[in-house]
Amino acid sequence: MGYPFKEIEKRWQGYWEEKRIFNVDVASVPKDKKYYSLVMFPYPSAELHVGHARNYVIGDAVSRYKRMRGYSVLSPMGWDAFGLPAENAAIKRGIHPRDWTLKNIERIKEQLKSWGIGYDWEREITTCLPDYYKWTQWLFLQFYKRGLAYKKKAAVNWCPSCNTVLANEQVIEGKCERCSTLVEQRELEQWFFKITDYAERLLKDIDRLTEWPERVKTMQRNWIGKSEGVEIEFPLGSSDIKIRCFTTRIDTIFGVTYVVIAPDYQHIDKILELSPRAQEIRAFSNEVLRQRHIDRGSIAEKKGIDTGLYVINPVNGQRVPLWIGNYVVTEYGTGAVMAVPAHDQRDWEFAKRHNLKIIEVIYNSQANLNDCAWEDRGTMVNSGKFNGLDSEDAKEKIAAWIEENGWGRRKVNYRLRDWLISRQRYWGAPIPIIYCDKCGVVPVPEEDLPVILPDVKEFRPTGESPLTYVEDFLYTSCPSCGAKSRRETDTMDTFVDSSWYFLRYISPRDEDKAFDSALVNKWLPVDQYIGGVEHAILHLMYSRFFTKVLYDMGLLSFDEPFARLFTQGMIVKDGAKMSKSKGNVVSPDSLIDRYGADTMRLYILFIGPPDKDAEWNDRAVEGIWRFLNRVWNLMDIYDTMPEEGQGDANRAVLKKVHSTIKKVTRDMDIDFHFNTAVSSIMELVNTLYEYRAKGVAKNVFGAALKNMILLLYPFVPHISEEMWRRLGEEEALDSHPWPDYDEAYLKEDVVEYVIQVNGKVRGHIRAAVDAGKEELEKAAKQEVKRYIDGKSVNRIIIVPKKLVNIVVK
RNA sequence: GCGAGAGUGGCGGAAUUGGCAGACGCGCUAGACUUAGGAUCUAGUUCCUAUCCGGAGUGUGGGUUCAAGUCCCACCUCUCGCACCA
Repeated sequence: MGYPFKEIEKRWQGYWEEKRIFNVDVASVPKDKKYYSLVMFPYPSAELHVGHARNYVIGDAVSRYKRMRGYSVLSPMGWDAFGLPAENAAIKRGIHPRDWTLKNIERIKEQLKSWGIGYDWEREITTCLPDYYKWTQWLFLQFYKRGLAYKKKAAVNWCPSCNTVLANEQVIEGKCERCSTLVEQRELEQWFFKITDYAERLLKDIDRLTEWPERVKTMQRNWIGKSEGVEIEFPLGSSDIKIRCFTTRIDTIFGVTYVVIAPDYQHIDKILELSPRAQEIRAFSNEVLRQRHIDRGSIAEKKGIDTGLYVINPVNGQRVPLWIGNYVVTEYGTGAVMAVPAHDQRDWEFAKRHNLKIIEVIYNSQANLNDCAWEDRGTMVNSGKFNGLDSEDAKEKIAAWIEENGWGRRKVNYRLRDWLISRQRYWGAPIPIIYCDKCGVVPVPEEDLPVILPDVKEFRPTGESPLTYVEDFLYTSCPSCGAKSRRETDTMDTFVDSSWYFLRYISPRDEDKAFDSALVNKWLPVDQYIGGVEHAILHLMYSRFFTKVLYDMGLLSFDEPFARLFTQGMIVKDGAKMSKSKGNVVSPDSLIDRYGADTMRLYILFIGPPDKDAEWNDRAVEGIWRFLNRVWNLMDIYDTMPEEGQGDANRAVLKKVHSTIKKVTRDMDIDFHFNTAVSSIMELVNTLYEYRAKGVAKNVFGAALKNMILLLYPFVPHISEEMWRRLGEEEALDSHPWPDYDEAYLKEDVVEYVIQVNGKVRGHIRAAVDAGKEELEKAAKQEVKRYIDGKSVNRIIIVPKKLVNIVVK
């Protein structure tokens, strides 16, 4: 029962497609009329559930709203189609990942269409197809030319289950972000992008992203992890080995009582040659590394072992012992720490445990070094010529002094590592590089792109790229000398594909270049980007990096890709993220079958603040279904309205209409408060029901109804279009202007005042808007007579049009 | 530990930014219409005081103010991100 949504939704979806409502001619749109509305493109793994739908429904509401606001809205859609899940699913089913992927794409496309989400499907892109990855490869070559793509042997993160390496960003708490397997370290020769060259700009430009959520910006800042300090060298005894330490607390340099290095310190073997206890130390180090692997992030005790060697503190010539400690990690700084137990809690704990000296060099009366380290500022002591200075001032002076003497230098350290992009898997874009015995590493000439991913039957992960076994692919001739040579067999991380797709949408079929700079410069930055917060670091930082590189190449006139970012919250069910394995997935298709797409869309928008996680409630969906039926039935009510009405009722209805327009417009413009926008439209509908028998004229009721439809259109376009036409309108809603509100209707002659006594509400009065002070005071006193009789009135506070507060004693 | 965000009825959540706390929706209660109701409509629904009259109330404890969910101080709890970051 209920309104005939099935027929209605089918009709308008067909109409939009036929009229090409969502297709944009990017070349002809003037710059001040363009609006690029982008949702993060999906990975076509399986059917979409309502959690995914939230992303697209929000995006569609924004696009349709902006269209009504007079913009030419570009809203494209594509597929992030390379990657491990496709490969794993294909292996499981014994089919090719491409077939599996393309089948899913068709299925998901149907889903999106059935939800009434409008996209310019003529701009559809699929990253696993050669006409797209040709340009991913081209971009790799540009990076290579600029020295931003390089190969090096390094300890890398290895997922033994996925049988491939992972970027640092893909390791979560020591585990693979995909399969949660503990990640191992392996020494491998791999391709990297030099994102660290851009660390400072990626950090600094975050400040310009004023329309990004604070949370995302903070996460990126933390990830980049800048810290400023000094790198100082401690010579090892009489050898020529120097232990370089990074510190942000150079003011404590005179308090160094030992130096401690990581168990897997890079020059550990050379150092151990000098140590009398090498055997013992190796055993200790192995144990620490093993422990760390099993129990990452929760090491309780500071354990260490003395190497028996000494290093020299260059600033005072003191010999201090060299230790190996479990609390030092190779990945940060230099893997060696100058330890100052008096002023660093970790060093303090270590020193206490191993009976190492604690020398105070920053004096503060609040410090008690018997209990813990003093990490705040203070006055310099035991620090030679720097004694008496404030420790903050001393930092600068000591750094300069160390540089003068050549003991070290100021250094900025970043936590950010270079981006490891090689993957030993099949389903990705081949890295366009050839290895020739004579010429060395030779990039594939641009005219030979794309390097086609060969069709293979066997692509199980073995730890080596499956392409290694494809002879036709592997062997080629050197572009430089023509000799027989081998191709690179690793493929690229899929995050490379998604780091530039927003540029490709502007000219998706261009066979001559990756993107059209002139058009891209007109259409980007993206006006509104919408997606899940899970991409806060990976995708969003890589895309920013790409944009900056392309800007430096002169191909773009902007260096931040996304002007405004909105991260929608997750939809959870029974307290958990929706997933097949948990069996708590809500399928939009069954909802649509029962209530229609508009009900699903509106419920998703109404469920809560869109940037927060929300709990799915099947019952609450019915509330929306009831609401839309009430909306639908307003048409019948309209037919029975009298031509003539009464002034009061007409005014009340019009006032509600205009205040609703004002409220909804605000919610749309300011921060996507769809939930409150919807609830205020519900109030309007309630008002229309309330006044239907109170003498509202038919034309007033009709005007109210039409404005209501305009407000609803971005949320529930099908029912809106249908009602619009049934009410006799000819012109389509998608190009109809958004309604304006008229302050004149919001003005009131008489307002209600709250009367308080000592801040407590004791009554209400109605008074003319222009009522004078005395008049209001008199009426207010009269209203709350019984509360103030026999008491003296101290003060009367009047807030115009709101309240009167009488202060009595 | 650092950083970000959040704590409001039985539930999801509102509150024009210092001015009637609980909009809107779910659920619940009662009634109407019905052979019937998991349809629809009407009324009610923060708690205590059985009603009235009142009183209390936005995580806790203080404070500022005529007036505090909102501002200030201290604390507690939860979620997320990073984490022996030197």
